[in-house]
Order: sequence, then C-alpha cells, then structure tokens
Amino acid sequence: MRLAELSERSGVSTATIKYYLREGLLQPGRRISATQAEYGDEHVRRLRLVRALIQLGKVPVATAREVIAAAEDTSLDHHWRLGAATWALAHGREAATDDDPAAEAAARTVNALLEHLDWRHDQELGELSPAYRTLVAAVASLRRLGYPCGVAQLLPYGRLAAQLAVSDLDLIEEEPTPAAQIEAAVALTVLYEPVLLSLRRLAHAEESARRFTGGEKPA
Amino acid sequence: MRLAELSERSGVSTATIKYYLREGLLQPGRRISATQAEYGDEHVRRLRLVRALIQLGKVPVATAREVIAAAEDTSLDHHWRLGAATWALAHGREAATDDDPAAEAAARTVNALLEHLDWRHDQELGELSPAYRTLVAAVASLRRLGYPCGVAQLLPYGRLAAQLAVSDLDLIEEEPTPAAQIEAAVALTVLYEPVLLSLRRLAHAEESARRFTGGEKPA
DNA sequence: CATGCTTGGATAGTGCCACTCTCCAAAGAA
DNA sequence: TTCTTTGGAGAGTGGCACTATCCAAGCATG
Repeated sequence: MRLAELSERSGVSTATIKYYLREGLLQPGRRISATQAEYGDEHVRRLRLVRALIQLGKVPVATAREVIAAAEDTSLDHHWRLGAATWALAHGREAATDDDPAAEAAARTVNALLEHLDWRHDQELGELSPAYRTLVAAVASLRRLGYPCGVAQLLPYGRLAAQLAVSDLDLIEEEPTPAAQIEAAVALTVLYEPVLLSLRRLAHAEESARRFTGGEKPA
Repeated sequence: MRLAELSERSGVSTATIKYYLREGLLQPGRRISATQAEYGDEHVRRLRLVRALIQLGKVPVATAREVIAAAEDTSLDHHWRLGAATWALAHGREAATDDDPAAEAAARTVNALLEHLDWRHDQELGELSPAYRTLVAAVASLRRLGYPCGVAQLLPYGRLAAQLAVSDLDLIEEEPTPAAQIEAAVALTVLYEPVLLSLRRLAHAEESARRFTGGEKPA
C-alpha cells in the first residue's frame, strides 16, 4: 500500500502523514523505488494509535514521539519499557511547582495520602514523577481557593483509582506479546482518561438533576 | 488595591491581567480617576480561579469567559446557571463524531451503559452534551484499535463516577450562597480532574510495580 | 510648581504548535 | 511521449495565550 491508500484507510490526510513521518511518529515505509514506498497494516494501526493519542488524548506530538521511542527501545526489558513509555505521558507542563507555603502543605497532604493508601513504591520514585507533581499542584490550587482538599477528601478518589488500576492492568496482561502489552498500556492509559472524565461529568449532571428537580426531567 | 498590587497578590503579571480584563475574564476595577482603578479581594479570588481553570484545567480562555458569563447570568435560576456553567466546560473539540460504523456502535454501547446505570436524565438532553459526545468518540477510538470497550468494561468506571458525583455534590451543597455553589461546581469539576487522572496514573505505577517486581522496590 | 515615575488602556508583536501548502524531480500510467 | 501521481523537503498558515511597546493622564516628591 502506498501513501494515498494509507491516508484513505486511516482517515488522515497525506500531508499530515508526511508530517508524522518527518517527526518520527511513524516508521518510514519499505522503499520500493526512488519515489515510492510500501506501507503495511502495522502502519495503519500505528497511525490510528498516534491519532488517538494526539486528538483524543491531547498528547503533544513531541511527547508522542518519546512515548513511541520508549516503547520500541529494545535495550530496556519489558517492565522498564512499560514504565518509560507511560512516564513520558505527562499531561502537560505542570505549572512549575512554586515553593509557596500552599505547595508545601499540598505535598505533605499528598504524602500522607500515599501512606494511607499504602502505595509504598511511590514514596521515592514517585516524587519525581509527572503525575505526582501534577497532583501536588492541583491540591495546592484547590487549597488556595479555599476548597477542602485534605486526605479525607482525596482518599475516596485514591481508592477508586486503585480499583481502576487493578482492572486496567488485568486488561493489559491479557495482551499476548510484550510489545502489544506496552501499546495497550499506553492506549488504555490515555484513552480511558476521556472516558473517565466524561462519565464523571455525566454523573454530575445526573446527580444534580436528581437533587434539584426532585427526580423530574428538566424541560 | 491597584493593578500592580493585584498582580503581586495573585502572582499573575500585570500584562496578563490586562489581557484577562480585555477578554472579559475579570470584571474591571472601580474607576478612581481617569487613569486609575481600584480592585478588591474578589478580584484576587476570581483571578486565582481563572488561573486555575486555564493552567491546571487547560480550559481555553474563550471557554472560561463563557463559563463565567453563565455563572453570572442572573436571568437564569440557580439550577440552570449551574448547568449552563458546567455545560460550557467541554474538554475541547470532540473530533467531530464521524459517522462510521464504529461511532454508531459506540453510541449504542454508551446508551446501553447509561440505561444500566439508570441515568435516565441523560437519555435525551445528554446526547447533545459535550461529555456524551466525548465519551462516544473515545469508545469508538478504543474499538477501532481493537481494545475491549463494551458495557462490561465501562460499567465499573460508570459506577465509580456515580460515587464521585455524590460526594462532589455534597461538597458543593456545603457552600452557603448560590453564587458560591456555582463557583464551587466549576472549580471542583475542573480541578479534581487532574487529581483523578494523577491518582489513576500513580495507581497504575503502583499496581504495575506490585505485579512485575513481586513487591520489591525497583532500583 | 516642575519633574520624573507610575498607571491603565490600546495596539501590535512573539513564540509555540499542529498542521498544510507549494514545489520538485523521478516514476508509473495511458 | 505526455500526463498524472508519488514521496520528499521547506516554507507558510492559523490559532492561541500571552507580552512588549507606546501613550497620555495622574500622582508623588523636592
């Protein structure tokens, strides 16, 4: 299959595919001649994954490249490739945790939370992880606005996250090969995020309607 | 307090405050003279909220303006202002639900899910909501990539979302005034999202470490 | 009162990012 | 042979969140 067909099958314009090739998000096709290249089903699949990461997951192109590079880095063993690939998936710039008192207090709250949850693996490594820093920044921000955000409020969220992680990892371990597992980890980490957030918003609407309209449907 | 002090107290540059004023994210201060304006504590608070929405919540400036306008629209009653404000908080463009078979199947799955959860309020109104459409797009994308994403997989997420909604609404109802409740709804909806996602990622790391390293800490 | 600094407001510019357009020479198709 | 298509490369585009510059009108200080 050549560029035009790859474009048709994936729903991505040829210009964008060329851009992704240049950016290293997609492996070059097998060169047929000086001006032609051959692409396969794996390119279609990869392209769909990249598109999902970028469009739905809002992952920056540069980040997507790192993630893919980590997933393909054969110098690491399976476990580390998995960690490296998901590590790169930071949400975005974490607003440079300024060292005001609110941020410190937030960090203490988060540490207490992790201890409560018995997430011992994250006590050392985790403090550097993007997820940890994002969490601290968010808690600090909520605090600054005067909203309650202590261990008591966070704990239910943490327990739910732990439950989700178990079923997510179960799904990942169903994949047959290590490569497929890593791809699944990336895809499920990123693509279930909009699912989770959307469901939360729908649940808010539902619960709000229940409370404020006494069970009646709004007009 | 004048612009410079407002900037200092909120940690936002004067240039950015002027930009927000121009964009209508912040009410103009009380004019003291032709070249001076007076700001109050509510401006500091509003500014912090706006910053949190934009930086942490990644809400586009234009969207933040709509949300604030809806929250202040006194022509609507409390319940509707709340709905309008959170309605505007779409995550971003929902990738224009193309009408391929995957999208249709995804919509059927989502409808079945909502029925299972007994979220009857969303059956009509909800199909137009940004959250519903984001959810369908995400499910369709997961399906296209071949990952299991049926009612069975989504149901636990939905139940957890319902639980979270209950505690979130409890928090909101603790606020004393309608205006404070609406602000709380916006702030908690947006700012708990990074909390939830970060916790999920940390939980993934923790669960993954437990499974792959047999309980040992990685180096 | 003179002088210099600060203030709020308006306009134009910057940097980043995800594409997208234009051009080109070599290949294949008719 | 002629016409279209292909892959590749570089420059250009549009959107967005600021940010830098300028300006005239205060205000503060000697």
